[in-house]
Amino acid sequence: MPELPEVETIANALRCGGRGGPALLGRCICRGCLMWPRTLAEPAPAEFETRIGGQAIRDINRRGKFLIFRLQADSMLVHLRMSGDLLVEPQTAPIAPHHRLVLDLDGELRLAFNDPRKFGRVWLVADPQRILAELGPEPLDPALSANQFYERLQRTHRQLKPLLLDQTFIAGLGNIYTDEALHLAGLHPLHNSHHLDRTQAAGLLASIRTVLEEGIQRQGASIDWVYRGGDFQNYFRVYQRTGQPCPVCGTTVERIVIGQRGTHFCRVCQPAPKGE
DNA sequence: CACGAGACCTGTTCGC
DNA sequence: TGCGAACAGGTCTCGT
Repeated sequence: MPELPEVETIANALRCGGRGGPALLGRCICRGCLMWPRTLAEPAPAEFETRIGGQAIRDINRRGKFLIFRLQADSMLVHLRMSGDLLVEPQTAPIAPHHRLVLDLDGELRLAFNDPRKFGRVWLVADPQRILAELGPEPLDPALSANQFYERLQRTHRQLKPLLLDQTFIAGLGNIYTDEALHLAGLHPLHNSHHLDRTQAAGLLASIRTVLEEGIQRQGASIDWVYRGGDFQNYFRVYQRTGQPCPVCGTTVERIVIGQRGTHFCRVCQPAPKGE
């Protein structure tokens, strides 16, 4: 799914205008209509449709991979998972095949949640913290220090790849940016988090920040058939570059499976930890 | 606690 | 050309 940079790009576009759409701040949600009921995590569809009507959009933000719409009385949280997207279109447009939820806005506009794979979820809640409470720190938050990050790595004995994908450890990384960050940091994806020293931990945090900021600057990545406007996919170091040369040393990039996720790395830049 | 497999879904691409 | 298998940016739950 979209990862932190893609979600950030979408939040910015909806808040301030962009990606060809207008800003949504201040607009009122007149009506909600659900096409695929399981899209709604809570409340029940009937309550959702009555409760969201008439609420104005006060702000649009991101936390981890969640989009947060602060409304008058409630917050609407959207998780795009693997294939979700949010589109702003005229109310006169036909309902596209993969639209799962549409919100009619004032100004004859429509906010549509489009999600071919139906993994995405939407919540309408009074207190967003109840849903977001388990998320780990924001990687780009300056309050997250290298020392704190080192301590968090020390607290567990897990392989780096699945650990970085764990949203309770750090919020916002997905398969792309995890592979990219580990390559930039020169760390093998199977490296045990407990065995990193302080220098390696600081380097990993810095690498995570570098690849996320690059992703945001390039408006995210557009891969497969899902075009989202960004072009970070043209700057991948290892992700989806199996068999191609490592941009640093020229060694062939390899693909292995860790935790059922395709994992791309360079065996020279990211040497296997001792004992593996 | 750490890890692996299966589930939830549809669409595209790959290999024979 | 056709068909099944593998694969896809995520997360949850269960079993070991």
